[in-house]
Amino acid sequence: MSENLPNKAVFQSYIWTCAKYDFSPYEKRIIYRLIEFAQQWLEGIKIKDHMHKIEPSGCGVNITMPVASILRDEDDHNYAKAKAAFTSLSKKGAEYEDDKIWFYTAIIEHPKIEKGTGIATFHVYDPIWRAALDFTKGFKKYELITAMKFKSVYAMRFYELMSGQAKPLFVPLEGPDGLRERFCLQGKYERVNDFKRYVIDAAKKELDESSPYSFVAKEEKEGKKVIGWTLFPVFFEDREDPALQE
DNA sequence: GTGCACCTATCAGGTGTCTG
DNA sequence: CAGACACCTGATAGGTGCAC
Repeated sequence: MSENLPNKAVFQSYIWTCAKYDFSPYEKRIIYRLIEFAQQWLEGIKIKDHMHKIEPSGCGVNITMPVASILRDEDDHNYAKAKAAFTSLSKKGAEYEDDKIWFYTAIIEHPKIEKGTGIATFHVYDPIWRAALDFTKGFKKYELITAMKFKSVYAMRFYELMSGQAKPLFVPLEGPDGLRERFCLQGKYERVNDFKRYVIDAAKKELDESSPYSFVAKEEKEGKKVIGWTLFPVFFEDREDPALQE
C-alpha cells in the first residue's frame, strides 16, 4: 500500500506541475473549472442547471459548462481562443508508470461546443478525474492557484508535503521514504549540498514568498553525514485567504 | 536558422570541522 | 596536531528558449 501512494502523489504532482509550466491562461482556466467541479462533486452540491453538468461515463465523467466560464469576461466572445485551448489541452497529457501498468492520457478528451448555445462539453478520463478529486481533498480552493504560481517544481512538492502538517516532520534524504526517491531525483544532486541548495533552499524561498505555509529545515546528522532534515511548519496567517483572482 | 542571454547541473578547489 | 572527510563558493559546460 505504501508503495502506491508516492507514485500516485507523483502522478498528481506531475499533472498540476505541468499545468503550472506549460499551460496557457485559457488552458489554466479550464483546469481551474475542472477543479471547481471536482470540489462541488465532493461536497455533494447538486449541479442542476442545464449549463453545468457532471455526468459519469463508463470510464470517467462528461463535463458540461458554459464556454464563457473560461473566457476572460462577458464581453470576451473569443470562441476561437476557447476552441484553441480545448484543442491544445486535448493534446497535452500525463504519463503514469509503475511495475504493473503504463498508460498515457490526455487531460481532457472529445471537447465539443454546441454552436449558438455557448455550451461546451468534454470528457475527463477516470485517472485524471480521480487526480482532480484527490487534489481537492487535500487542498483548499484557492490553493491550486497558489500552487500554480510556483516557479520551482520542488516548491510544489514541498507544498504538498507540508499541507496539513502541524508537527515537525523528519524526512530522510535517502531510502524508500527519502526525499530523493519521493521527488524522483535519483542520480541527481548527488552532493548533499547541491541537493540542499537547489531543492530545499529554492523551494523554501518560494514558499516563504507566496505560500500560506512554509517550513524551517533543520539538518539531522549521523556522525558527520547529513541523513535528512526535520521540517518545522511555518504558517503565514495573513495569507490564508488571499483575494486571489484568475 | 543564428546569435544571444539565461538557466541548470555538476564539479573543482579552498575552507572548516571532527576524531584519534 | 594532523589527517580525513564534509561543506561552501564560484566556475563552467551544456542546454533551452527567445528575438531577430
